Amino acid sequence: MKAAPQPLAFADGVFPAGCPSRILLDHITSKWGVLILLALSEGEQRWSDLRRRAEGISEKMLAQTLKTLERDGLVSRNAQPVIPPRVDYSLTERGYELSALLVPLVAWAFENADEIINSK
Amino acid sequence: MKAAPQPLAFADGVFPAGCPSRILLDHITSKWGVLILLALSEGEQRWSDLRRRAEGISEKMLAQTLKTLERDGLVSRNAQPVIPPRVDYSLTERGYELSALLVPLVAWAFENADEIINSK
DNA sequence: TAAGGTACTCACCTTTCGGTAAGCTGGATG
DNA sequence: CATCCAGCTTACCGAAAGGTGAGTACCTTA
Repeated sequence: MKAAPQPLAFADGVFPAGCPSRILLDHITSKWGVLILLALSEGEQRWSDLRRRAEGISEKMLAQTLKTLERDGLVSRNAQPVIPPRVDYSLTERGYELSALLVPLVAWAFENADEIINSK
Repeated sequence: MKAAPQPLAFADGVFPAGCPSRILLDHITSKWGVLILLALSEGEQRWSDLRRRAEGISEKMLAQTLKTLERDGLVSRNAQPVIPPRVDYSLTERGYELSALLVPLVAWAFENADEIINSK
């Protein structure tokens, strides 16, 4: 049973500075975090796939972003002990929950970007 | 009539580097952009209100963020020529469209942040 | 024997982000 | 007469984000 429409801030409407949601939001909405989550929303993918799809990402940033998302329990890492190495990344249940909200947002941006950015 | 479920990337699944949606996404998901859009989703607000609600924001960043969002046609600025000055900020139609997608995302983050961030 | 493929890590360096502090306007208030 | 208010702008500086290039491991293929 839901009480009131969840307020996103405290009673005075303030989004508090030290709030954990600020940190989480920073992870999710980071430059590369969005793209990785988006890519993984279509299913399990390998390191090299992600690297190719998030065009322009460096290996350093890919590793860092994946680590952060894994620590947040949004992405799970499955390393197979084969040679050459093979590592599959996928979304956790929690990650899927999030991606369901993230996808429409990015879709909207994708659709509106041309008109917004190029008409200046 | 819609054809296929909008792909968010090109056929090969690549999110292209120079793409305008990357830029727009950066504006929207910027550290302060999210919070400002969120705050304004509850209606018109003054400079000083926004400054108070987005706890921790500096005047410089507030100005910069608002300018960017205004240039993107997401926020509209209404300056009344009174003294002391009074400036109201609100979302444009486009801004509301976006905030409708942004709000559930932030709500999710708000609800899950404690468990995710503090359980490490 | 040499090169290549995969999934990384590390050290270094540059660029960008963002904070601080000051200044400005012009009338109202003490 | 000085201070305060709101809503900014500017100059300066430190921190953090992020890119580059090299190195690593191990087996496979040419």
